[in-house]
Amino acid sequence: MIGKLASATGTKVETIRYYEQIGLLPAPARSAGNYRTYEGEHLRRLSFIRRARDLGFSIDQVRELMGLADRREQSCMAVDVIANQHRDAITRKIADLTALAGELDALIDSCSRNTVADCRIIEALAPGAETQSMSAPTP
Amino acid sequence: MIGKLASATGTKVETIRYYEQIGLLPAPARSAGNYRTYEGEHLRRLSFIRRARDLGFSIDQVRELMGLADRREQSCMAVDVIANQHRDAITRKIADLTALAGELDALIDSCSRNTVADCRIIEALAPGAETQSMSAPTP
DNA sequence: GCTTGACCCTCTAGCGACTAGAGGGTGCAT
DNA sequence: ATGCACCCTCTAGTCGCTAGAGGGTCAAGC
Repeated sequence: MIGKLASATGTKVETIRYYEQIGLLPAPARSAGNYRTYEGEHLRRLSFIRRARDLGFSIDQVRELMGLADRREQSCMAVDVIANQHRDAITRKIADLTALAGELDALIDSCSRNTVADCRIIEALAPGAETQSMSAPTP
Repeated sequence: MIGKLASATGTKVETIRYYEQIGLLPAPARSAGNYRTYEGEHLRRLSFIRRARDLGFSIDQVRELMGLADRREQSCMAVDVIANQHRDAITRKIADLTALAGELDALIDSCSRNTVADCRIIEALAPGAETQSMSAPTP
């Protein structure tokens, strides 16, 4: 039965067992042969988890979101806060990566494909000076 | 002495010991009191590592780059290849995160800050249907 | 009734790149 | 001699899975 749930949600079997182990997915009933027997509720919950994970929410954030989803009468402001925090983190990551890409581009552009001794990439990585050998001290 | 090297390179002491353990940084000589005593070469090597890591190269890539940096007479084409592979990976990551940011923005925009029962974020995360409670099956 | 094969079970260890903590030793100043 | 900052080793934890060993279960086919 776990295989069915796995293919229905695009999750690996091991991942489902892992989610159960860390208490993200409730432990299902077992069959006579000790197989996990899932119900519609499990499918719904796991789909929620998958979707949130695909959107990059951490396991802890997913846990929080699911907790909030259960308190249906409350304000969803807390949900909004989590989503916005995550959005901000992604914004920062994109900025960091973009800056990095710029630096790398400059590095790569400067490479004239000569010998390593003249390689601007190695030079740029090495600190100051003349990029002596990395493994032996200057004789 | 490890503390000096740490502050000189902006690396944590534990990280330096870790680099030594995994063979990224050569084991230095020891003092009478068994303290690590570093030389200029260690500083140079660790600075190289730091800079490459800051640029997002993996430990394995750093290992490779340092190996190449030592073969000064060879062509630096291999260096260029590693840098370009890394650049491509970053390009992909940025694209992925940008797509994600778009999805999250749509989610967040739709939130009208009502109760959780009406929350579009929760709804969008939940699969199909009416977003019933997450923990109890429908009665 | 017996085998084959696909599925399931638990338990443990591994990945990458550190980080944190326990439990102890060293070196220098007061 | 005592305090304090620093150093040592060793082990285990982080995050989110993934892989493997070593077994059990179940339906189909012969």
